[in-house]
Amino acid sequence: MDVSELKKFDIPEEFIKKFREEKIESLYQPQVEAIKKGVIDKSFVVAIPTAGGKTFLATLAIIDNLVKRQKKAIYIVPLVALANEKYQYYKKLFNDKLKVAISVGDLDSSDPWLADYDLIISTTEKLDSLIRHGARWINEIGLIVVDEIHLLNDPSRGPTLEILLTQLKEILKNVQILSLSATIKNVKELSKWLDSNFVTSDFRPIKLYEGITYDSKIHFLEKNGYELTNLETEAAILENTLRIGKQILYFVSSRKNAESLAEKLGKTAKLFLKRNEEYELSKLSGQIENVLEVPTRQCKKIAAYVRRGVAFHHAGLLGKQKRLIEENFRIGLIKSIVATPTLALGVNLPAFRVTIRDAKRYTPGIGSTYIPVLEYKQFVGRAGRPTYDSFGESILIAKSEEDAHDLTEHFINGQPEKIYSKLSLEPVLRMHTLALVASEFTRSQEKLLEFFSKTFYAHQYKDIEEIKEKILFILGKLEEWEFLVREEGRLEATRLGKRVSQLYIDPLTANYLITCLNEASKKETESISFLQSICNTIEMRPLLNISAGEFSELNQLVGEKERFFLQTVPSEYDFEFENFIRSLKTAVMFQEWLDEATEDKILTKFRVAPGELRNRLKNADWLIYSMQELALLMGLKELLKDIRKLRVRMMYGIKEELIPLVRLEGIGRVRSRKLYDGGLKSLDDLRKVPMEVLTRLIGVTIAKSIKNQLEGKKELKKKEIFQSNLTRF
DNA sequence: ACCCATTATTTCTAGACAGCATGTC
DNA sequence: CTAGAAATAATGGGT
Repeated sequence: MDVSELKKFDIPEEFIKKFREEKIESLYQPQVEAIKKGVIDKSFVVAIPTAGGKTFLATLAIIDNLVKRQKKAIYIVPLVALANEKYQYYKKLFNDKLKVAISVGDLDSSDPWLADYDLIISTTEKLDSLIRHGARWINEIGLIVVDEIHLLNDPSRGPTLEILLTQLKEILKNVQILSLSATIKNVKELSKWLDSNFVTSDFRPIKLYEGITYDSKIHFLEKNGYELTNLETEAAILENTLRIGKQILYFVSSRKNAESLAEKLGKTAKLFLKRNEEYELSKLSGQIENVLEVPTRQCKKIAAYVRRGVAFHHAGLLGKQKRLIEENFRIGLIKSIVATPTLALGVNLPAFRVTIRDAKRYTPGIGSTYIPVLEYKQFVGRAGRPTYDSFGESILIAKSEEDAHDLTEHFINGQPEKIYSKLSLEPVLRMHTLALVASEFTRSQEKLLEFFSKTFYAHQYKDIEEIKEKILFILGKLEEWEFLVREEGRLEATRLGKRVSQLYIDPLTANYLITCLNEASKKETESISFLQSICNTIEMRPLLNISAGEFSELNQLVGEKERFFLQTVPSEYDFEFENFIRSLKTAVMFQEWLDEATEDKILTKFRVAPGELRNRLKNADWLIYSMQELALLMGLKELLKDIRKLRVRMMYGIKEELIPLVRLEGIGRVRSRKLYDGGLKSLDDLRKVPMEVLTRLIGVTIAKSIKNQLEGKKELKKKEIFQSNLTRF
C-alpha cells in the first residue's frame, strides 16, 4: 500500500507530503492490516517487533484524533530518554500544525498550560502524578498511545501503568487506546481487557538472521555461517564484523562484564581504525573524560576504551557520557558497544550485528537463570540498520554444542512469554490505594474494590480475593497513620494523606519520616540524623552492601551516633538490624559527600559508579524535599531551616560555608572550595578581588564568567541552583 | 624476612520512575 | 530454572 492511499482514511494531504519527506513511501504488511482493521480511530493492540513501524501507526492515530475529534492525544512511554526522543521527533514532524509538549519528572511543561497542547508526551509515573494533582485537561483526551505496554509485566513499575490505564478507561468512557507492544504470547487476553482489536506479527522491515556460535563457528538457521579466527570468540566476532566495515553491539549480564569485555575488544578494534578515526576518537575520548570538573577513575576508563573504538554502556555511566557514546555510535565512529540491558529498552540504536554474550543473569534468591525470551527478542531486534543494511545478524554465544542446542530451542525457536499483572505486590498497592482515595476517584470502600475488579489483574485471574484482603489491611494502616478517615464505608483522605500522595512516596515511607520528624523536633540533630532516616526507606533501595571487614567499623559508629538517630536502633539479633546498618552506610556515603571528600574517594570506598552516585543523590533530594514538606504540614518550623540547608549541601556536595559561592554558574563543589581556600568567601569578596588573583585561582575562562555574572544580573543562577549538577549529567 | 605463585575465600551481580522551587550576609 | 567471575586474602614454597 502506498502512502497516498491514506487519503482514503482521511489523512490530510499535507501530512502525506510530510511522510514522503520522511522517506516513507509504502506501508508494511502488518501496518496495512492494522489500518484496514481500523487502527487509526479504534482501540488497538499492535504487537510487532521493534522497528516494525509501530510509531507510524501511532502518528496516524494522532493526526486523525486531532482532525476528527479535535481532542488531545497523550503518548505514554516508560523512560524519560524515550519521551525526549518522541518529543523531538513529533515536534519536528508536526512543526506548528500540532502543538507538542513533554511532561516528565525533571523537564516539565507544567500542568495548567499543558491544556493548550494537542499532543503530550509523558512517562507513566508523571501522568499518574498529574492526575493526582488534579489536572483538569485530562478530560479532553481523545487518544492514548501506550508505548511498550508489555511492561505491565514489570513487578516494580507495571502496576502503576495498570492503575493508570484502568483509571483513564473509567474517566474517559469513549477514549481510543492504541497500545504498542513487543510480541507476546497473550496479546489476545490483553486486548480483551483494553476493549481493543489487535494485530500481531513477526514482521521486520529488515531481514534478521539469528545465529549461534560455539567451537569457532557461527551457525545461522537460515543461511551459511562463518568460520572464526583463533582469537577468543568475542574478539573473533568483532574482527569479522570490522572486516566488512560494520558495527556490533554486545549484551552482557553485568556492569563488570561490560567493562572487562570492552577492554578486551579494544585491543582488536584499534587495529582497524583509520587515521582520521583515531583522531576523532581521541577528541571524543577527551570530551567523555572531562564531563566532570575532576575526572573519576571510571571516566578515565571509559575514555581510554573509547579511544580504541569500543565503549561500555550501563547505568553507572553519567548521562552525558551515555549520550556522547550513543551519538557517536550512530555516526559510525564508535565501532562497538558492550552493554547491559539499558540499551535494549532505551533509545533506538541499531547495529548490523548484535551479540548476546550472556544468556543467563543472576536473579536474587534463585541464582543465575535464563533471561526472558522477550528480552532476547528485544536484544536481537536491534540488529540491522535501516537504510544502511539489507539484513541484520544476531549471534548467541554458547559454551558447547549441547549448550548451543538448548539455547537455540529456548531462544531462537522459542516464543516470548505471557505477561502477567503484578498488581498484587504490596508496596505499589499501598501507594495506589491512597492515591485513588486522595484524588477522590474512589470515595468508598465499595467503589475502591469495584475499581480493582476492573484491572488487568482481575481480568486475568478472574478473582480479586487476594487483592481485596490486602486492600482491607492497607486501608486499616492508612487510617492508623492518619492519611485517611473511614466512616461507614466512606473514604476520605486527610490533608496529610493528600500531600503524601502528591509527593509520590510510599505511605509507609511517609509515616516513617513523620515519626522521624517528631523525634527530630525533640532533640539535638546532626546531618547524619536526617540522612539515616531517608536512607532507611523503600525508595532508597537497594542499599549499599556491607562486607565483613566493614561491619565492626559501622557497628561502632552506631554506638557513637546513637543519640542522634531519629529511629530506635534495632537489636543486633533483629533481622531489621541489617537494613539499619546498611542504611547507615548509605548515609555515611552522603555524609562524606557533604564533607567534600573527593568524588573518586567516595566511589572507591563505597564501591559505586559515578552515574549511580548521581541517581542516589537525586533520590535523596526527593526524599529530603518530602521530609521538608511533611515538616511544614506538621508545623515543625524550627526544623525547616536545617532541612533546607541540607538540601543545598547535598545538591553540590559541599560544607555549609560554600553555600553562597555555588550560586554562580560554573561553580560547583571543586571550584567553590578553591575560591574559599583562596580567601574568597562570599560574593562580595569576589566582587572586590582583582581579576589577576581570580585568574590565578581558577583559570581565566571561569574568572571572566564569574566577573560577568557579578556585574551583570543580580538574579544569578536562581533556577539552576537546584537543577544543575544533578539533572544536567 | 621477603617475594611470588598458587589456592582458598569472599564478594557481587540490570534498570531508573516520581516532587518542586530554594540561600546568605 | 536453582551460578560463576573477579577481587581479595591466605598459604606455602623458595630464596
